Order: sequence, then structure tokens, then C-alpha cells
Amino acid sequence: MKAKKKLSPKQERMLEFIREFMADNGLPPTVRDIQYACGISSTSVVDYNLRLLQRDGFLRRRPDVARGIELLDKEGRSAGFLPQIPVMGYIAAGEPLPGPSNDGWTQEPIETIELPRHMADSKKNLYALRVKGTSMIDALIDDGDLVLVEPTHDVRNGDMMVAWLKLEQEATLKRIYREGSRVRLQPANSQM
Amino acid sequence: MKAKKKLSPKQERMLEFIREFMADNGLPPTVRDIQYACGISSTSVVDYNLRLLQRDGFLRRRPDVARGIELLDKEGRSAGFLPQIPVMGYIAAGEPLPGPSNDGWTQEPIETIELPRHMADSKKNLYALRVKGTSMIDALIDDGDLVLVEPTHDVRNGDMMVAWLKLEQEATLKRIYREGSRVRLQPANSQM
DNA sequence: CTTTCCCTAGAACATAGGTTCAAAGGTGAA
DNA sequence: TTCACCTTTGAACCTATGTTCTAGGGAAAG
Repeated sequence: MKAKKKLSPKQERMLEFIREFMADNGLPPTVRDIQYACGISSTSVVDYNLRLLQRDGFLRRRPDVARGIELLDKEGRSAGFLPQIPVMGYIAAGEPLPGPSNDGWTQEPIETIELPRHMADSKKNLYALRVKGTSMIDALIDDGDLVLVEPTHDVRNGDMMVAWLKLEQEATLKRIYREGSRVRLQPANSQM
Repeated sequence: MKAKKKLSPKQERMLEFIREFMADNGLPPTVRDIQYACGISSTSVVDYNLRLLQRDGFLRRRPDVARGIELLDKEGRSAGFLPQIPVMGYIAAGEPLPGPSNDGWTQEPIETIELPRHMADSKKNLYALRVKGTSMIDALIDDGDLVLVEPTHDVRNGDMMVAWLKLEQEATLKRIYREGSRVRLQPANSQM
């Protein structure tokens, strides 16, 4: 991925809004949508900054086309319609498990992925972890796979969950079953 | 999924075009885009049919908004931006492998899925198969998984491919290696 | 202080594009 | 035939929205 110019706060905000608008509404915003949302006083300022953003490769604009803004990802491909899920770290045997602290994340995402809308709809605070190593191969999860995690307190029997095993000092995926006062963690794939 | 009204040929074509336009251009078409593409003589006819399509739940329109068309899937959720990949059948041990005949498909897709753009870009004739059973568990492919298939004649060593094994009468996934005049098919997951 | 460069203002302009209307054409039921 | 209903025409209308222009502010360099 090539190095991108650093953006002004205004430009950061504009990009962020455009992404959000597209994910929410299913179409790109107008110049005036951006203007109002970002508290900019004139359409010409929006146009000015869009011009810069286009010059620096963050987006493309179709001349004279209503809502003709197209967001570009790092590889220059079209992007932006889908909910962005942050990949917050790695899950690997023997390493501490990253997770959200009380009020948000301490670290930045190492990357972000786009998720099909129907997979992200109505789920909040979704994040992802990238799997290191093959320690979870028994859950059909290979090295390099992505694991989607949905923080929740509502655990039902049979749910698959990320577990931090204190004794073994490793993170892994198990299915959870409550059996009376005990809790059983079963390997995720019953075939093996 | 609820039963949808049957559509006129014109409406079918319009829907098809809208989908295609959105996947290609990353934004919804205008009324006039539809008009020209579908060979319709007047914008009012387009408007008329869009009205009907909206009434019957195929799409939603934002009043007075340029390109304010939003396609709806069977569940009424927003859809349409991503390349549609047909799921052409099942891949299962002991059953014949569906595949494209010389000139296209004999059957209809059993369903379609949306694929993130970067996974479908520049690939043609992609299709998918749904896995039945756990016979391919050694390739980390479980019951119900989807397998993406890209028809090609350009096979390189190490590629994973769908193989129809005559002797065993079953379809499975293997990695292919040419070794002199012989061909070796290796289970896809070297861990097992 | 003056110049230069980057950015902001506010307005005006031009057209892309949604909407509406009155009239006419088709088709089937009665 | 006549009536009722759906569809098509072609045009006009209006505003949503991209674009452009001129002037001014502010900061850094000279």
C-alpha cells in the first residue's frame, strides 16, 4: 500500500462522513450534504477539498454527475458502501487476547474490512481478530483467517465464543454449555 | 421469503439494469439512465413502472433525491451494490458435480449471494456451490459452507480445484501438482 | 511591510434529474 | 359498441446539485 498524504482535520471529517453516509443511505452524498454535516460554510470549500482529496487518490469524482463521488481504498479500487469492521488485533495461542476496555479501544485497528450488509446489520460493536497459527484448526479456523467477534453478555448454550484459558495461557474458540453449576467448553467442531 | 408479484418484461429489465448499473458504477442510476438503457420512450413511463415496483416492494425511492433508488432484497433490506454470484448447486460426496455446459447453464441458480467487490473484480464467470455434508472437512470446509469456483484452463501447481473423482464417484476439493507425466492431488489442508 | 500561497466566503450560474400533466392508445369485459 | 382500466407519449416544470467566479482573510516567507 502506497503512502498517502496526511489530511487536514476537515478532510478527515469529510472522508469519514462520506463513508458513513454511503453505508447508511446506500448512495453517495451531495456536496451540500457534506457541507451541512461537516459544518462547512460554503459549497466551494467542499468542492475545493474534494478536489484535493481526488488529487491525492482518496476518491474519484464523475464530472457533472449528481452524487458522483466514488471512494477508493488503498489499492485504488472502489469501496465504501459496506459497513467497516475494524480488525483490532490477533488471536493466537500463548498471546494475550485484545479486547475493548471499559470505554472503547486502547489501540488502533491494524486494518479494516468491509462486511456484507446483512452480516453487520443491527449488530453493534462488532470487531474482528486475525488468527495467528493453526492452534484453532479444530474449529475449522486456519492460520490467517478472520474471526468476527460480537461483544455480548447474553450467552446461550451452544454459542461459539472466544475464550481466554488462564491455565494454558492461550486464546481459542470454544462452544459453551452450562451444566448445572459447571460450565463446559467444547471444541468448536464436533467432527474432530 | 414472501411471494412477490410477477413482473412485466419491462419491469424485469429495469430491475436487472438497476442492479447491473449499481454494481458497475457504485451508485444508483437516474430515471433517464434507465430510460435509455431499457429503450423506453419517456421518463414518465419509467416513473410509472418505478412506482409499481415500489408498491410491490422491490425498491424504495427517496422523493426529490437524485438517484434516490434503493433496491430491496427478499427480506426488505437494502441491497444491490455488490456483484451478484449465482449459487449453481451443491457439491457433495457421491453426487454429480454441476458445472457450466458449453453455452451457459442448464439450470437456474438455487440462490445468489453478494460478493465483496475486491473478491469478484476482474474475475468472470464466477459461481458458487453450497457444500453438503462434511466430506471435505479435511480442506477446512464444513457442511453448509459456500465454495467459490472460477472456471479456468490456466491451472498452476498448488491451485485448489474442484475435482470429480470417477472411482470414488464424489466431488471434492484438492490441490493439484503436476509431477512429470503424473498428476498428484493433495488434500487441501496440509495439517491433516 | 509586501508578497505569496493556501484557504474561506457568499453568491450566482448551469444543468442533471425528479415530477407532473393532459391526451392518446390498447385491451378486455359487458 | 361502450365503458373501464392500464399503459404510453411528449412535453413542460421545478429543484437538487455540480460548478465557477470574485473577493477577502491569514499565515509564513522575503
